[in-house]
Amino acid sequence: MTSRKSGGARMHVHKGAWTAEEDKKLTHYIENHGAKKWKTVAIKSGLNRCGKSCRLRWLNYLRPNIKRGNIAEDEADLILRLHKLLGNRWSLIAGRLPGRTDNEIKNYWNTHLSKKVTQLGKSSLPATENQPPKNGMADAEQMGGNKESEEDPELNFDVDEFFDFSVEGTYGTEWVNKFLEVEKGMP
DNA sequence: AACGAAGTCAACCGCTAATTT
DNA sequence: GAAATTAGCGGTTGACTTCGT
Repeated sequence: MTSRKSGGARMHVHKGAWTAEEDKKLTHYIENHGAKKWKTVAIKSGLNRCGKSCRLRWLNYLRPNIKRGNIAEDEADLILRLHKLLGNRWSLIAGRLPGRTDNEIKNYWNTHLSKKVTQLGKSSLPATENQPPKNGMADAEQMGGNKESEEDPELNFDVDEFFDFSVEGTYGTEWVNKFLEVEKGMP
């Protein structure tokens, strides 16, 4: 992979797959200066890349504690449940799966889970439950998202609050139990 | 063994939100 | 308060790999 859209790039910004050397440069720079001001990172690290590209590379691959590949069954199950609740809010879903990135989850969904859901949908569940809108929230938003559940009084549940990362302790395992309890309560 | 189809995944693009000047 | 800049998100693309014939 070199340049995917044969961009004539006047500024000569490098595109395409990252090389080991580029990774090294980026990692080295971020270790010393921190991961902020991506435009500056891109320039000062000596990479002919745009800031966006550097950010993506760091967040998805170079950042410490990244788990790559081998999505376990329980993780997949969690993704399914969260997607049902949140729709295509990948970053939110990723935030609940330590070491996983939004891009990875999005890919995993598109390649594995969406099929699974479609198949399940054909065999058992009603269509509305399995096909979140292509863009935006699935049930959660329709059911209330922020507005809470107006149609389903049993699901008195504020998604945004529930997934508020500023709330202490939400990274632990407790939230999973809480989440599963909420799920049980769903029809 | 060769070929085409289907699947996978890294990376880019466009847009919006948030922050800074 | 307005404009400019930066960060972040989700959708999409296309190269590479695997599978089936």
